[in-house]
Amino acid sequence: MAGFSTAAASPRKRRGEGHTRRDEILQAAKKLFLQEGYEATTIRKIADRVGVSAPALYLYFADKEAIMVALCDQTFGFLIDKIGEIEQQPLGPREQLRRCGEAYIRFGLEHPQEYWLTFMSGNTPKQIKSQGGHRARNPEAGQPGTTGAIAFQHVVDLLKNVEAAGIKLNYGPETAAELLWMGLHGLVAALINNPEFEWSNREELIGGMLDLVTKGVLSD
Amino acid sequence: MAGFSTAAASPRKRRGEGHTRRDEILQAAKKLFLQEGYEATTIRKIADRVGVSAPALYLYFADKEAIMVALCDQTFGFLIDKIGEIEQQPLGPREQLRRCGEAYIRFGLEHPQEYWLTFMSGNTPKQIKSQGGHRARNPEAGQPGTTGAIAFQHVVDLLKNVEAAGIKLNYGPETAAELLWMGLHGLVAALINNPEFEWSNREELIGGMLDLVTKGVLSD
DNA sequence: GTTGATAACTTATCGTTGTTCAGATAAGTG
DNA sequence: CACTTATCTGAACAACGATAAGTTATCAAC
Repeated sequence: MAGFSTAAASPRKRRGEGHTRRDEILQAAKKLFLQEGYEATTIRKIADRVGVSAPALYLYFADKEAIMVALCDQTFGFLIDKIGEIEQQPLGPREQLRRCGEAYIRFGLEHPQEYWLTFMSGNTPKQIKSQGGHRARNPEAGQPGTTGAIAFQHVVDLLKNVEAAGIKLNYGPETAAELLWMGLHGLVAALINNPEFEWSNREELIGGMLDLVTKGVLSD
Repeated sequence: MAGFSTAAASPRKRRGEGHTRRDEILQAAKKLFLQEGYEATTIRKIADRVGVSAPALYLYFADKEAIMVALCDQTFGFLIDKIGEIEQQPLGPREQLRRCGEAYIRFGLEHPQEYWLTFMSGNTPKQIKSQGGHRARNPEAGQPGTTGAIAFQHVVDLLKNVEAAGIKLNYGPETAAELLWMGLHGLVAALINNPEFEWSNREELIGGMLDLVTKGVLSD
């Protein structure tokens, strides 16, 4: 006996209140994505949880992926805010850099779906699509799927501030920023992509990678 | 007009020659995976390219994912051979480690498709089951999906050799190996996944990351 | 309070997916 | 020849994302 609705039907929204339903869909989809993963979360499950029929979702989103992208942008705002907070704290630029790196890692591990979609769902080698990922150095803000690139740009700017504060970099700021990000990304990507691997110690790896990249990029 | 076979039908294999068909399936699947990606490559497309019906694939593979796992194992085998060659060269363990790292990076950049298949084609975090990637710490050799762990063990052993040669490690050999691999993977993954990004300088990034991880893991 | 427009929503259905099942065919053996 | 069995096929299943066409509720205007 399958296919029965498990949730109570939600009453029809009033005129002009459609955005309410849209938010409900996002909320339900987020819960399911995080619980079951992207593939296992079906349009029908989301709709059932909201209390509407499956095609109703298409009134608010072009397709399934658009729901994920909306969630991605929504949560990536948190990362940008977090980095903005750290940038305003009265810390040395070196410590700021390290904390931003840690915030980046924590964010990736706490929002693996969003992280994967933005930084790892990139193109197959033949590059059929051009979704997500930071592709251009100066992306237009507000476009769906570009908030991750904005966050990356913050890291680049932060490194330039470090250099301006008198700490010598072992590489040019661009190269240093790229190496820094690559290291952090390698950690997050590895942990996300291989969650069942018996990693030695997650916290030691996080601290170790932060040491690795900061010491490797900044000169003592 | 869809569903028509585009390839000529392949004749039935003789008894005991099933492995031949298995290889054909792997070859066709690899080409399609690289061209279209995992999701877009359907069982029926693979079967059509081989010249056989779709259910025939299930004589040789448990499911679609098993095909991917077999391909990943092939890639890992290539890597293990490369590392084995370097291990036999008359070099100091420190230099061996660096050359293995460089070999890993070069391998990834020269075979981006295979690398992507093996290390980056992971799906959303929750659903990663037994596709490529290194999974168990002490896998039985020859088992599908375990060659990645073997390659990883090579790195661990290499680090233990470094330690035995009197060079102190900043972390335990497992943690050090994981950090090392994460850094290298971050570089390769970033370059592969964002080929259109205006990276500062590829060779400088490669050398920089090698310095980063070796100096970060080994103490001077 | 009836009407008309339309936002909000449903039912039915399409084409495709991975996978299974029952059977057919051909190859090798005694 | 008969028998076994590896190899392979056609039909079908349940579930998927998505679409088409029709229905219902809401609100403004008269």
